[in-house]
Amino acid sequence: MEPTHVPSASVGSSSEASLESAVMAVARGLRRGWAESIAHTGLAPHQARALRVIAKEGQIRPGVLAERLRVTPRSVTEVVDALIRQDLVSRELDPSDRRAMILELTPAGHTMAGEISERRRAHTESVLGGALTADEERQLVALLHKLAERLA
Amino acid sequence: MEPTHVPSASVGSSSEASLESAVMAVARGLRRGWAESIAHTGLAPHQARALRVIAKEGQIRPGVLAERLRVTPRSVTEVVDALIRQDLVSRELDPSDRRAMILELTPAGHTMAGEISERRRAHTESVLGGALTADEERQLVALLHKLAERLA
DNA sequence: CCAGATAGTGAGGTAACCTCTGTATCCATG
DNA sequence: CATGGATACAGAGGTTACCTCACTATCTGG
Repeated sequence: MEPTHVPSASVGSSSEASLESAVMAVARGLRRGWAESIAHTGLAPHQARALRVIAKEGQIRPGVLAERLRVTPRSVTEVVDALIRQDLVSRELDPSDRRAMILELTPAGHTMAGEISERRRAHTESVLGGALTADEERQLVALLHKLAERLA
Repeated sequence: MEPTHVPSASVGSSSEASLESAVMAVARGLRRGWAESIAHTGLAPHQARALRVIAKEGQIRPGVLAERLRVTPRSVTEVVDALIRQDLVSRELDPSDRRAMILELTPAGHTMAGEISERRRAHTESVLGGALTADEERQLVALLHKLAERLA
């Protein structure tokens, strides 16, 4: 292969290249901003993610949480340990299956989860709010959904 | 900056929520697919990323590579070490500044970089190609760019 | 010519994962 | 109703991809 130039690829692909980079740029930007939304809490990003899932599910078993987070059950144990140490989550025996545990937010956990989600929402709103008209936004979401379907 | 008048201002946040989740879903899907595109090479993701940047720049100094990858210079040393061990990259003294090094792809590195970029392109094409009409695609990119500007 | 500034690296640490192993419990079957 | 295999979780210990701090070699402006 000769190193002469950047491989400008076959003709039609260039549009996909700019599409993908546009998607990734927006995603990166959002992610960076959200990181700031949890910085003040002292939570690590993966702890905040776990907290969010637990908040959404209400009660959840470690194994299920692992699936949601796409990590192994063993890894969930550690994240949950950390959240328990901060009194944000409780872990109790499932009475219906004594091998299993049930994770749930403590009151402090609810407060924290609520605050994080509010900050996250506020950040997104402040950075994206008004960038598009309601109509454009609907269009954008529809187009993205079309793509997302293909990635299922 | 005048916030564009959005009729559903008070409940408007829910639409942003679906916008953000749509963006993130597509980004996640693309990322997952690309991971598969490098799996067969045995390269770690961050090695592939570094390779891509070096390929694009031609010649690059470790410090600049660090900026591009958003990691510290020290971390770049390790990634580059690994790439050199695989004979994909060369690291030589910069004759114009003997503190500095110049990184460059080896022939094997060029081959590898080309193959990865081709697989990545092919994956993106196979998964997104034809999902949208040319017109929709242009629209989508335009809307995403509007958002990306806000995140600069 | 020399006091910083700058480029890169060695040493050593941490976070967030992993696998492998072990223990308790559940459950289907014979 | 005993029991062999599956399942839920956690202990031990490894790996990866980063980090900071300290160091050497070199460059540059006054």
